[in-house]
Amino acid sequence: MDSPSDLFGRQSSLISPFVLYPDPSTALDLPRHLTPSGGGHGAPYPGANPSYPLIHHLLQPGGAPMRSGGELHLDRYNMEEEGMEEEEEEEEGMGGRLVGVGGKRLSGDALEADWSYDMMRVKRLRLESLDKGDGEIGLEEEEEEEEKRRRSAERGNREKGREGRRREREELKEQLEEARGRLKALQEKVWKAFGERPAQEEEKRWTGGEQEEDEEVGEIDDLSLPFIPSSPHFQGIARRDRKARDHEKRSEEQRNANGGGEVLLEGVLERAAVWMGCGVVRGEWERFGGEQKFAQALKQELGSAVARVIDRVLRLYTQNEPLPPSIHPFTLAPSPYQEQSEALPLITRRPDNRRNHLLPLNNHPNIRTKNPLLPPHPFPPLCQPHHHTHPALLPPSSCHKDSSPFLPPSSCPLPLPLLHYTMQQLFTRSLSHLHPLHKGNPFLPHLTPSSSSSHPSFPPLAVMEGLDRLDGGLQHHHERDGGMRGGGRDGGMDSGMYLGPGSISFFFGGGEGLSPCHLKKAKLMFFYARYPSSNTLKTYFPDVKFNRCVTSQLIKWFSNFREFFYIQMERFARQAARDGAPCLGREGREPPLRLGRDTELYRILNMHYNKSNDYQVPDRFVEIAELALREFYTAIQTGRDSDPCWKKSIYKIVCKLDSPVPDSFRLPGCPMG
DNA sequence: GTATTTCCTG
DNA sequence: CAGGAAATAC
Repeated sequence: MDSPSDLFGRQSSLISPFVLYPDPSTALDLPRHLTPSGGGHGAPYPGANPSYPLIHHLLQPGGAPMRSGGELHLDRYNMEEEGMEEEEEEEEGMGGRLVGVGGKRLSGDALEADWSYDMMRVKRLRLESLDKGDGEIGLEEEEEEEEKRRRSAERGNREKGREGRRREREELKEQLEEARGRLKALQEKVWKAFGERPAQEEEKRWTGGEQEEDEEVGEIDDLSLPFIPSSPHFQGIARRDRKARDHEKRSEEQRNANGGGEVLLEGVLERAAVWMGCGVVRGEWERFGGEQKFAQALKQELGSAVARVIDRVLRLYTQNEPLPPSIHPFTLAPSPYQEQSEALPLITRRPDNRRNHLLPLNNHPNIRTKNPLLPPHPFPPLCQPHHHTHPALLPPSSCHKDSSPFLPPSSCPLPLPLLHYTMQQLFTRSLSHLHPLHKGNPFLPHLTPSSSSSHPSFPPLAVMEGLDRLDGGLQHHHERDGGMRGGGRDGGMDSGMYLGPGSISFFFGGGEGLSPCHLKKAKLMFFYARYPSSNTLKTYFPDVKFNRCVTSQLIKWFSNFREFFYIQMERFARQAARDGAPCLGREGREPPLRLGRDTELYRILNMHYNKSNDYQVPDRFVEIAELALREFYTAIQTGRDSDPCWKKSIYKIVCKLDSPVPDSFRLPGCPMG
C-alpha cells in the first residue's frame, strides 16, 4: 500500500511534458464539462484524478489498481482536463500500445497478469527474431516447440504456426511503428510550440555538441542499468535494444534535425520501456527492489529531463533574444497578467513614498516575519486616513519585495502553478542563468522598459512568491507523506515528486490551474467576500479553467481564510475581554473595539491577506472585522461562548456581510499586476 | 448523492 | 495552507 505508485497518486498528467506549453490558439477554447467521478465527503479533490497515459501503467508495478478518493479509476482515465483530450487520446493510444502489446488498455485486477503476459509475448517475439538472426539466445520453451514441430513433421501445421507468429510479429511491428509515429507527432507538436531550433545550434550539437549528448545518454543509461535484471538474456537484450534504439534515435534525429528535447523525451520513454521490458515479471520486479528503485529512477529521470528541457529552452531563449512572444515558452498561453497594470483603471497606485513612512511597530510576540527578504519593518502602518482610495496599489516593484532578488521587477505573476519546491528550484536555477545580473539587485535599473516589454511576462516567477511557505510546507509534506504514504522508509521517493493537485498538470499543459497569483487574488478578494459562491469565483477568476478540483481548491482557500479570520477575531476578542481593554484602538475616545489601522489585529489581518501590502484594505473590511470582533467579544463577555454552537451565529452574521467585489477583480490575473 | 462548511491535524 | 473527517445544506 505504500508503493511508490501511491506517491504519484495525486499527480496530474505527469507525462504531459509532451504538451508542455499548449498551443495558444487552442489553450483557451472549448467550454468544459465537469466530469462526474465519485468523490464525496472528505475528498476535497475527488476529481483530481490524474491522467497519465504513458506512465500510468508504469506507476503500478505490482499491478495495484490506482485509487482515488476511495474509488477505482481503472476503466477510464479521468478526462477532467478535457482540453487535453485530443492530446491525451494520442498519448493514451501510444502508451497503451507501448505497454499492452495488443494495444489494449490494461486495467483492473487483470492488469498484472495481462501486463506480464503481454510483455512475455513481446519478449518471446523479440527473442525469436534474435534467434533467427545470430542464434544467440533461445528459450527452452521455444526449442521444445520447435522440436515438437519437427517431430510432427506436419509441414502444413508448422507453416500455419509460423504464419501466425509472423502475423503477430508484423502486427506488433505495425503497432510499434504507429506508436513511434504518434510519439514523433507529439514531439513535433512540442517543438512547434517551442519554436524551431536554430540551425547553428543543431550543427553544434552534431559536431562539438555530440559529446554532451553522449554524456547524457550515458548518464541516463547508467541510471537505468540497475533495473535490468542481471540475467544474461536480459542484459543482452537490453544492451542490444538500447544500442539499436540509440542508433535509430540518432539517425532519426539527424534526419529531423529537431533538437535535444526529442532525445530527452524519447529517452525517458524508451528507458521506461526498458524497465518494463526487463522488470515486469513480478518476481524480478521484487527481486530488484523494483518499486523503490523504479520510483527513484523515475523521479530522477523526470527531474533531469525536465531540468534539461528547461535549461535548453532557456539557453535557446537567451541566445535568440528577443523571441517573438508567440514562441516564448512561458507566454504561449496568453498571459493576462502582463497587461494588468495598464488594464485596471480602478486600481490606483499608492504613492511610492508610502513605503518610506515606516513607523515602529509594536513588537507583538505572535507576529512572525518569516521572510528574510522582507524589510525589518515590513508593515507600513496603514493608519493614514488619507490613503483610503480603494482599491489601491503599490507600484510594480512592490511585487518583488518578497520575491527572489534576481527577478526583474515588472515580472509579476504569470499564472504559474503552485509548483512544487523542486520544480521551483529548477526554474530558479534556470532563470538565474538567464538573469545573472539581477542577482542582488531587485530593482534592476538596467532592465530597460523595452527589454522587459519584449518579454513582458518572462520571469514566471510569481512562483517565487510564497517560496518560504512552500519550503516550510515541503518538510511538512515530507513528514506526512513519509508517514502516510511511504511509511517513512521510502528510500528514493521523498516528496520531491509530490505535487499538489493541479500543479504539475497546470505546468505541463493544464494551462489554467491555480497559481500563487490566484492565491494572492483570492486573499484580496476575501476583503470583499468571505463566502463567495462558486459562481462568484468563476466570475472573478476568468482565467482559471474551472473543474471540480480547482473549484474545491478555491473554496478551500476561502475556507482557510475564514478560519484564520475567525481565529484572530476570537483571539483578540478574548484578549480584550481578559485585559478589560475593549478599546483596541490607541485613542481612548474611539468607540469600543474599533479596529484602528494601527492595531495589531489589523496588522495581522493585513499581513495575512495582503502580504506584499500592495492593496489598501477596504474600509468595509475593517468595519466587518470590527463587527465580528464585537460579536465575539460580547459573546465571550456574556458567557455565550460556553455554548458549543456559539460561533455559528457569528458566522451567520459575517456571512451576510459580503459586499460586491470590485470589477477590477473580474479581469484575469492579479488585481495588483 | 453532491457540494459546501467547519473542525482538526500537521 | 492542505488533507481529511464529519456535519450540514441542497
